Amino acid sequence: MASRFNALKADAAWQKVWDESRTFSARDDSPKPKSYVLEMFPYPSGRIHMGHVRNYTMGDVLARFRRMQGMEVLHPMGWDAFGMPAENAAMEKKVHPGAWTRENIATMKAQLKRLGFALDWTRELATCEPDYYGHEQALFLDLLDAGLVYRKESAVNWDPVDLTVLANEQVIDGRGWRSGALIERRKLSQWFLKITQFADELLEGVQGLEHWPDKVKLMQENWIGKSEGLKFRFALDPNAGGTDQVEVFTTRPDTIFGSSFVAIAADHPIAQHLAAGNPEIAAFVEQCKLGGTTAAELETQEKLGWDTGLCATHPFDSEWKLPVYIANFVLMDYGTGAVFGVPAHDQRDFEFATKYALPIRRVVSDGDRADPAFHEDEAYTGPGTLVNSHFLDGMDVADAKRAVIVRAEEGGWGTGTTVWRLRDWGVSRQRYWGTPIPVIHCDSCGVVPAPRDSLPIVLPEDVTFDVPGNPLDRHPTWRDVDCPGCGGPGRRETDTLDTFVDSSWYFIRFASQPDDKPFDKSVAEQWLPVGQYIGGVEHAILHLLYARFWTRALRHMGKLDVAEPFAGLFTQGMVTHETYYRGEGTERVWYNPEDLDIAGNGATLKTDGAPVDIGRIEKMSKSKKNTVDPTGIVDQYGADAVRWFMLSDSPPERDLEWTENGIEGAWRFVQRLWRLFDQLAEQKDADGADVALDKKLHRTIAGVAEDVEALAFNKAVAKLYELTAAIEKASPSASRTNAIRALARIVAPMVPHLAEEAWALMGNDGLIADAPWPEVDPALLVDDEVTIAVQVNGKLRDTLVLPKGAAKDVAEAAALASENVQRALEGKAPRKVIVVPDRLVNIVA
RNA sequence: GCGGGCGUGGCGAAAUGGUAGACGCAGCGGACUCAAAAUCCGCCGGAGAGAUCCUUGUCGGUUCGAGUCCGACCGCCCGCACCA
Repeated sequence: MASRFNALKADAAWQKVWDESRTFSARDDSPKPKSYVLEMFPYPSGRIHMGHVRNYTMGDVLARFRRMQGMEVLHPMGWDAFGMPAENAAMEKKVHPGAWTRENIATMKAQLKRLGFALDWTRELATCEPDYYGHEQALFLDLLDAGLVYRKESAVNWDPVDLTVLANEQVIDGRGWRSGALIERRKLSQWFLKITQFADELLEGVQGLEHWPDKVKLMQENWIGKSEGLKFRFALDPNAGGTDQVEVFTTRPDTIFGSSFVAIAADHPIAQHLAAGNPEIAAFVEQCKLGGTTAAELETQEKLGWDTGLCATHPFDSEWKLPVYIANFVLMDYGTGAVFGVPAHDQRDFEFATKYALPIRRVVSDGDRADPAFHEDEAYTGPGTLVNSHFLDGMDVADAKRAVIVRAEEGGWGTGTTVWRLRDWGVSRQRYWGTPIPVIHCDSCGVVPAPRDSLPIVLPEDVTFDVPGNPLDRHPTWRDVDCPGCGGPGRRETDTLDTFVDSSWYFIRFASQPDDKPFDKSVAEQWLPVGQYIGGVEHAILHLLYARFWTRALRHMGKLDVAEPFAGLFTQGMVTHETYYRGEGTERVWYNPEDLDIAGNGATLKTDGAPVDIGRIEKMSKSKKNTVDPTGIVDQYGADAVRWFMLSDSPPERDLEWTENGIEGAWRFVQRLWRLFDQLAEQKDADGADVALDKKLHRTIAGVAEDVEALAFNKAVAKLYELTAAIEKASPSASRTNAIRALARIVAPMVPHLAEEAWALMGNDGLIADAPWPEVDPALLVDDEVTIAVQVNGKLRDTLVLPKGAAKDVAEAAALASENVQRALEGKAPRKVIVVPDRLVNIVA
């Protein structure tokens, strides 16, 4: 009598065995080929969610599969533990950010262990601990020594009521999330890393990333945004802006004869100078500063301009004067902070010119029209021939660009330049819960690096969050220190580092974690680059670019001989869920599905029984409260069923909507597998070969290996369903016994607890986790017969079974002999016959 | 606004330019059972009695042949530098 698989008992038992035998600890000195499998480490937000389960299950299957292929696998786990939510919790719940974070880590670690991931916990790290961030401070000083760090003024979101800096996320419709005050952009002196120094190599490096998704590579290239153009100076008249010229940058020098205005940023020095002497301009500049700092906000706000009364002289015609505007859509951070406007051939300029009644003049012909009058309702930005442009007339856009650059350089008023969309990385954060920036400010010595022997500079524990702002600013005993230069009174930097810095090198620290330095070069190089990195597509740009930069900066400093940190990248889809809410706008309250009774087409709140509104299906997030806690489900069905379900159905790169449908199916399949293993253990060995089953088995071994390598787990799962069904249907034979034994190993990476239990039950020694992946017999992968499709005029009319490799004329003759084909031809003679060997015959009549 | 992606049955999906819907979920019918659970067998895109026709967001194009390639459009999603 077959027993049922007791998942809860098996989970606990095998997790204990793996733990005690340190099965998954990676050995630096192993002679085996090394494989580094890494999933993006989690932020310890409280409890793990389904997105984590999905992410880590994928990595786990690959890690276990690589072990079975005979590799020494590094598969570590840690915590991206600094960040804002801990400070918010401190304000709301009166707990210390450190206590809150460490408690979350303990909870989440237990939850991850419960899923039986093949992780090397001996290398666990948390970025909020001094034994991590102290090394980060040392690396920051290295970058400082190498000249890759500098200070400059940069805008932040300033809440004038709470008197604090807000993150973009905390600015909602231009207002502070707590105070509701209108946010303004304010400049602060901040630390920057010179990522732009590596712009060229970061861009070129993208090409070599063969195992990255094309979409991510494209996004990185566009983000870095190399553009060739012309930087040139307009003479200004009158000299009222504090200077007699303004430098602009353009990627379209070809359109220079279509310009009708010059626009400068509100924080351009000329605008600042004018504002100082004119209250109206000062008011306009202030108005431009309202609102947040995000690109989306800046680019969608209403375009505003202020005519300064200054005139710019056209470089090719000293009689041609262009008005100079201060405009809120010009960014000081890109190019020179000033542009010339060509309304006919730039949509933003078109809208601006329409609003302020400026001339719109055609200089690029789209082929239909060449006259200067431009009456279209949007700018023409496509290719064409230059018109109304003096010496440029008749050239195409590319030639005209070159011609203008040549003239500008000859005339000495401009130079051809490369500019990057990429800006240097601002790493200063006016917050407590982050890595302290290891520098000291001194009135006499200026900014002085903290002495290396003072590292780690540890965050003070005795801080309060009862008032907004950075507690480090108001902590004199921590803040006030002697200047290492002159010994006089100094003040620690109270800004902390962006948490993206923490995540820019953790994968190196996983590979090597000595006490006395960030990492050991030769040990780290044994593991790096990460062979397969897996995480959410939301990190496709920033985190990945920063980590690539950090790695290149280390190479530049001679500290690590690795160019790219992640050889393979996979971006998984998000786990989504319906949302539930009441109320509108700022009054809206979100509800967690666990607090609701959800039936067919409605949902009610358990506490009051009244209905709630059902919102859209969205990414699971704390703010929308549409998260599902995996723990209850793991306790109910066992780790293997949850893992199996996470791998089934949805392709891993696509979003997965969590529904409770399907976990039942996964549970049933786990039991189905168990019955096969359990029955095999009871029955006597059978004799005889079953060639069809042998073929199915070997095709599955090969197919699953291919799918797992490609992280196409849903396809591997489908193949395993088919193999299981085939085994169940087969009569007892030596082939069948062999197939069941092999099946245990094929499913082992996905349902490891069940597989270990089966392995032991079938009388094997050791762990299945250490067993090799089954070998494929290539002879069993080929068929001697194939089914080919027969089409008439591209429509399927019949199928034929032919010997594999049948000659074209044999296939054609067989197709023409088909009754269905003759009927479809209606007596017409074939004009052409296309034969694709072993696939199809298409008869064109 | 800019950049990137996605769109196939009731649902999740599969398909080197070559038989659309493998596999799973849900559903329906049946077997076993006193009954239920579990399990097993069968059906399962739409229309039609059938031959057959229609069907991969919409429209157009390339091709002997398009879910797949190209163009335009519609819808949804992600990122936009201080969320992680």
